[in-house]
Amino acid sequence: MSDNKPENELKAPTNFIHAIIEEDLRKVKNDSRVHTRFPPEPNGYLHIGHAKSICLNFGTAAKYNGKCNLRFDDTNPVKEDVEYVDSIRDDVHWLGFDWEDREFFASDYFEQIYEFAETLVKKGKAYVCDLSAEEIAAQKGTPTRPGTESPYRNRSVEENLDLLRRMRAGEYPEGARVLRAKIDMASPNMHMRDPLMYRIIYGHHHRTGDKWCIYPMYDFAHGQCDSIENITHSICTLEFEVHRPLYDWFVKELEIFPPQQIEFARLNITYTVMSKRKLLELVKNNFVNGWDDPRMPTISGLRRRGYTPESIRNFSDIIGVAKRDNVIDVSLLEFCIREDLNKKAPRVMGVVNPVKLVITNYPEGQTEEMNAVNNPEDPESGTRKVQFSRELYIERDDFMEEPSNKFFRLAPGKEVRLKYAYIIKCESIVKDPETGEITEIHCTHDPETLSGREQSSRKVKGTLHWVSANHALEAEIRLYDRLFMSEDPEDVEEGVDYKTNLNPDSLKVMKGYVEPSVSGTKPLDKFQFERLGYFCTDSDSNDDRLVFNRTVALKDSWSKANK
RNA sequence: UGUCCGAUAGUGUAAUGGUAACACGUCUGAUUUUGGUUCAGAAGACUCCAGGUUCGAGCCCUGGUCGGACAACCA
Repeated sequence: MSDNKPENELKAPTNFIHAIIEEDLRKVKNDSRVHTRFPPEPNGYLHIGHAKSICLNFGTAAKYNGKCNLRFDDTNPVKEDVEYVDSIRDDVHWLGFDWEDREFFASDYFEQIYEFAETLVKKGKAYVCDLSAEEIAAQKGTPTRPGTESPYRNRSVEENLDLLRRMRAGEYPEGARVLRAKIDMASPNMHMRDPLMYRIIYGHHHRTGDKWCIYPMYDFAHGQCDSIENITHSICTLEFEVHRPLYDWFVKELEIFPPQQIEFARLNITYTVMSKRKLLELVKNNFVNGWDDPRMPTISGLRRRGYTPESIRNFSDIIGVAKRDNVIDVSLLEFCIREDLNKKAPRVMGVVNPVKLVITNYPEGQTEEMNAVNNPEDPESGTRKVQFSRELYIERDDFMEEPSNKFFRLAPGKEVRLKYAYIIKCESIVKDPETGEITEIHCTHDPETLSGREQSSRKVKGTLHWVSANHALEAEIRLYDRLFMSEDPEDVEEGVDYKTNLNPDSLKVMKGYVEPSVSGTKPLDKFQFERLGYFCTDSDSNDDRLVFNRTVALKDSWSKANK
């Protein structure tokens, strides 16, 4: 590397967008300024696909010493709400990005956008059309057949201007008239066939109230908003690619600053849906418990589930950015959170599906405090004490009455290590005479094998986690599985709804126990329950009632081998 | 029977005319008081097809094939 080049040129582009930007920088386009924006519509909660866009836009700005704005695209009062504005702000901040004082709303520019409309009318490039929505649709043609021109297309500039002003003044009912760009009804690009610029809506806007009764269409607002904010690179998803000629047309006719739009492929993940419409439907019809249900791919859902901002940023980074359609395996997301939490999450013992274990040769009423390592991956994290006594709970899955020879855990006559405690041997089991269910497992321990003593180095095949029955804290533990059973939930036969792919077992609520050291835990605290997975204290949790979400299970080569 | 866009291991993403690489996943083995982690290794791609340009093509050109987007007074 030579050091006489600007810093920007030293970094290898990591994706095609950065390659374009670096080429622009080389040409000193826009005075080598890089300014991006994240432009959500406040009509729903942000999801992991938005996170990809947020990371791309803010990340790109940071990489090239530029800026990134947060702008709410609020041009449709009937769908938008402050609840969504607030959640979007929270989510972007939580992900770790800061837009400083650059928080904007498309509605901030309504007056300016209206001026743009008058400008086009005066240039003879826009006209008021009295056709109904149905008539306009009918005259639009099809992708392979040209449309026909509106009978109102050639109104005079004076008449158009008068009509437009009276539209704004509220003289006409909703749907009576629209403002259209006068472009080309025969264009092979449907978006160029005299697209709508303004429509009449008497809805109450979450910011401008009842000031306006005409609202710009997205296509007539978005490009100009970018221009007003001097956005150099307008990064958006592929479906807007065919809109680009229209945005460029408006910018050219208006003679305003031209942002460069670059489109990338939106994120898809296996076993989930990613459209706001479908996510809204799942929420509204109570298929999930709200936007932040830990099964949702929303940012708020992932947060509640126990994902960290770092893990999501890293995920966004390694999935890359390209133009081809893609479906990311959900196991990659899971890899990212495991990798992050492995380093950070304190280890703790918790039993999710408990069965009682009695150490028959251990003195009744005796308690010992065992030394436990908080995180073997983090030497700084220290140790803690865990109470041990005669009656314990262990995981039901850790015992098998008739084990295969690959089963390293507890079985009649077999020895196993209790982590941080003793090596025990199973002597007998007690069953419920009615159901045949195992109610107690009776073992003996070898006092010489206490963890740390010489005898404890004896080799045994398995090590189990446990909690002391008299000391452990009761907890509700929520086990999540994928929301959909099918890798592509939307891949259904004609007439079949994607919701038939919903996984009926996506949530299992367990009554379990955790070691006492977790008392006082607060929502969003993260733990690794040894041998089980990563867990996060839920927002329903409090000092009287502990509730944990399983973020993700540990990799489990035992259960995999059993399939 | 239109316009635009795309096509590289199972899944993603690199390779910017010069030996197809990386991550996840999969499979071995070692270590391990987490069947986790870590470490070592393996398998897996005639780069959609056919032509062309070139000493040389995943990359450039032409034609096909397949996939996606576009016909809301949504964004």
